[in-house]
Amino acid sequence: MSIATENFIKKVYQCEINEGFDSKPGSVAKSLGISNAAVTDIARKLARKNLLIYEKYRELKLTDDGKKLALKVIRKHRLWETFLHEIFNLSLHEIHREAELLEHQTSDFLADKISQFLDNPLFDPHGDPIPTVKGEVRFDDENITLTRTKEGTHYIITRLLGLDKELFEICSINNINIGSKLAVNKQFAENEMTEIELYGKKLLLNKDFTKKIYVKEII
Amino acid sequence: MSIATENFIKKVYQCEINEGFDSKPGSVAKSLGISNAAVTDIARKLARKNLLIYEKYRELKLTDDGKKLALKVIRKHRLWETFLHEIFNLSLHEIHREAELLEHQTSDFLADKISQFLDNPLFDPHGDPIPTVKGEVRFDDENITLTRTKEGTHYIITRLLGLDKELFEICSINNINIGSKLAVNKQFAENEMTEIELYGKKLLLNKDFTKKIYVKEII
DNA sequence: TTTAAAATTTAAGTAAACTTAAAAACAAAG
DNA sequence: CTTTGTTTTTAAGTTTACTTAAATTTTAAA
Repeated sequence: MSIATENFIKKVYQCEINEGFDSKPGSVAKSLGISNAAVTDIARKLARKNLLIYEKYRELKLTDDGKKLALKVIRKHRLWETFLHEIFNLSLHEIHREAELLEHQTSDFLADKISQFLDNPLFDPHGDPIPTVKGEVRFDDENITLTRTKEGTHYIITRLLGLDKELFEICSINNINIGSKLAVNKQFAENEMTEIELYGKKLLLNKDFTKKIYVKEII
Repeated sequence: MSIATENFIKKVYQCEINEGFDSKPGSVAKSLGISNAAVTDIARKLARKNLLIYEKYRELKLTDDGKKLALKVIRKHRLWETFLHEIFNLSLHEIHREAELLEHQTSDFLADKISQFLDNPLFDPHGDPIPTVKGEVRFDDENITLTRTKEGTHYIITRLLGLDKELFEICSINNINIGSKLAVNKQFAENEMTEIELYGKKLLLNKDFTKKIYVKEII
């Protein structure tokens, strides 16, 4: 499977499962940074290979084979992230950048070696679950985005979804890290903003940001 | 630079420096496993990019830029080999197989991290020198191939050049490892064969094999 | 329900990285 | 020095992974 194909399949998978996204050609095109026409083209080709179901003007849907492939790539990505974080102490955005490349040139054999070395970790440093060899992903229903939290309740940060370099910096500065505890002061439904408090600091966050922060209620 | 280009440049470099080889289109084509026509094609393209000098019917010659690129890739290859050997205890042919893939998706940043982690090693587990960041390679004139050794002299194995899985197996079985000591009993010039003795066992090796084994005289 | 805007597809074209087959050039043996 | 066999090049074609532009379909608003 070519690098381009692996990235395409991976992106469709992510568009399918991430709420607030869809897997229509336009969305996939935009987040891959290629033209709509290219997506139609590639989708048709991958449909012939039984990796996804393509129907004109419809959302792209991965087949079981397609999902399996996506999860294989994601497994390698997250194993590398965990490994690079542990061994070289690279930052969250550095591990992502490197894993994005390495994931495509990693044999199943090597992925297993990395996994064993790390004692088969269940989560990567972003808090994202690492798919098993069999392609199983652990979903935790108690994890919700900051967007959906209740006022006056205390939470612990469990996952930081797809941060770019700048967002990563904002997190670093403001102690928004996995394991940090916070209180939700107020939800401003009208303007889709959330006021939180952590380490004595009040932060007002917009939805684009809060939907990337996963938390778990402290009971 | 694409993976295909990196592999092409790397191969030309290796054909140029390895004695007994040449960098004529046919040789490069054969060792890359592609057609002569493809080599002509690609060579012309890379000549336009100033990575090599192409003249019809002539050997391919890398420019300084081309050599620099080749050494960058080789550096990454050998760093990965050393790393994988050290961390995961992979065998000589396993490290080669994996490094062959990883070398093309490794940023300079990550290569440096690997190098630092390993304490900037000078040689990989095959005994091959690891080019520095600046593209300097250590050549050791005291290292010669088994082919060129003197009868009745004792040597230590310093380097095993490009072994495939089968040759690797032969080495394992017969204690032909880096650091092993051996005596050269006889050179059969006529038939290009060498009789050596190591660990009490006599071995008669042909030139195809002896030219891959580098040794250093024990004084 | 019509219509305008947005999304998607079709069509045509490009560049890379190859292939095979035929033509041309080279090398070296008589 | 010619001839023959090998090597290299040229020519034409393929697949992948895209592009832009035009045509078509869908969606959503009037």
